[in-house]
Amino acid sequence: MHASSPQGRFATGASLLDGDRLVRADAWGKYLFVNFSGGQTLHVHLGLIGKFRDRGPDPGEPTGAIRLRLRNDGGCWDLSGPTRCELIERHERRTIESHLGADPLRRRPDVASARQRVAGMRTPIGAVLLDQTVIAGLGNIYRAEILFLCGIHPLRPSRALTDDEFAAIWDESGRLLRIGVRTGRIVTTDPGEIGVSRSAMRASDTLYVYHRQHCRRCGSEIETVQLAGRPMQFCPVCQPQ
DNA sequence: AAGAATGTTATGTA
DNA sequence: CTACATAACATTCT
Repeated sequence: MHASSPQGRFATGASLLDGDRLVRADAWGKYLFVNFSGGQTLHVHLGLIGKFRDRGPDPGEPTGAIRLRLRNDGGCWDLSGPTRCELIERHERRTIESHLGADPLRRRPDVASARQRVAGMRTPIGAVLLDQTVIAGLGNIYRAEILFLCGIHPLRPSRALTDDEFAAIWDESGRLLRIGVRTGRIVTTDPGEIGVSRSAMRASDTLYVYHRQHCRRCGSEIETVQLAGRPMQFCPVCQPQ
């Protein structure tokens, strides 16, 4: 796999050659790092609208606003709309990673420090779950679904959570993210409860509360609060104050 | 066919 | 600490 930058989005003062081969790619939360044989590290963050598209083995010229193309004999991926797409130095990567909290999908996440941070915050837990410096990797959909599954009201002050409640949040985070990686979409509902296999699920069956009018479990009217600047849905019956 | 919505975050201000 | 306000991105769906 090698990379090219059709519209010159890479940081100045560094270059990625067509011949450089991808050595290793790994992610921490929503940040992707890709090492190339020339020693450079590519850093990509998709932001709200960024997307990698699979263009197959015979992609032709890039169409639209493509910022990066990753290509080898077997296939091709085009990137559009990222908030970050740049070559960085080792120390820059360390700086980014030093601002990131425990990632449930990484090998040795620092759960203890995440627990400690949460224990010291008066901020509502619904807002804290979006804070990437505490737990890295959750977004607006996951935070709503995780608190639903744990039966926790989003406005609970973080420091009021018990150890068991924090453990439940952490466990659900890992479980749901792994399902997401495996299936390529966010599915938080239990196939048994819904009565549909995970693969046969329709879009309206995949979530309990996010962007819903009624709770997928009990049918109650869903409520919305603004937390960390973004709307968050919850079920007032399944998540009592 | 214009306009909204979208799986987000770094940075600056009070 | 905490709490907002803001800008930037590109495609898809109404």
